[in-house]
Amino acid sequence: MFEFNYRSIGMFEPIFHSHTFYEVYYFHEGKCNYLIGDQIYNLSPGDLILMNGMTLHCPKVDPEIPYIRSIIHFDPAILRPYLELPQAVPVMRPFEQFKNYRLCLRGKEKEELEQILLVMLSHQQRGDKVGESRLLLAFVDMLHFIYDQCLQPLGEQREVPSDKEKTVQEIIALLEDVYMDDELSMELLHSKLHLSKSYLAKIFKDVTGVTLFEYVYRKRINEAKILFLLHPSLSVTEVSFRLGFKHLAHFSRLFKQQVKITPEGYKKELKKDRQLHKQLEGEGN
DNA sequence: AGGCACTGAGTTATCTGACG
DNA sequence: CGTCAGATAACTCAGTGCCT
Repeated sequence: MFEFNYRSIGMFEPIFHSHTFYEVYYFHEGKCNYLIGDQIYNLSPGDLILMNGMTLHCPKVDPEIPYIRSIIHFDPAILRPYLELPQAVPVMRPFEQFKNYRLCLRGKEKEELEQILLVMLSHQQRGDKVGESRLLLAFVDMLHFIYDQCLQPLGEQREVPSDKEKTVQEIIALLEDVYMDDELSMELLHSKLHLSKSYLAKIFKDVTGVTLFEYVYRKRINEAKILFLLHPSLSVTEVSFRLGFKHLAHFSRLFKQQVKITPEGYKKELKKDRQLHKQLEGEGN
């Protein structure tokens, strides 16, 4: 699995999502707050984000100003041939070490990365086998560049967040602890943070682009998918209770809303995948 | 028959915009 | 940063269908 999208325009994509592969996200221009897991990044041109796809992420975009970014999705398995060379540098370490990470590239470093992106684009545009292979090599080069940057002492990587963003960061930190709690409510957040319920709702949406409970439910449904994957024997009811839902009906409806398929249907799909996988393995031997 | 997953519809909580 | 009120979305209960 390898996908490269050069300088694509993001207009309206407040879609909170996760995926099973890794992502490299480079911000070219525009205005964007990026919410990844429990962190909010106020992106500036030259920012590069490394992401473990299982972490929920979503950009919060100003619809007036289109923003331009390049995105690379990849399955680390495709890099194996390059990583097993005797002199190989462990370029995947930054992805493994930090669940997600932002590099602020400026000046020479920014130019170098953009140069690599251009090279990748030219290889991609050839559209043949050689192009494909060189695209991958250029990407491996990019990973070396990233690895190198991660070794540099962090000259200030972080902008100073506004008070509002700090508060939202606090809300998110709190939610990280309690998002699976079945007693979670605005009342609880209000009592812990001493801010009015409507104000909490307002600044959260302002900064992240999603409502508070949308954030919570995205996290829960994401967790549900992981539970179904790792523990096929768990029933839908059991999973819904573990995630803090008081009613199966509620979980079922939200799951279908987000995943476009019922939880039971999702389990069945996973089962089919597993059987297919086994079958292919059997034929392989 | 009994358990489980899902849906319809009324109730309740959250969201959002206006205003102080 | 808070309050208020109307709009919207989530919660809950009751009921249905499917499977064993």
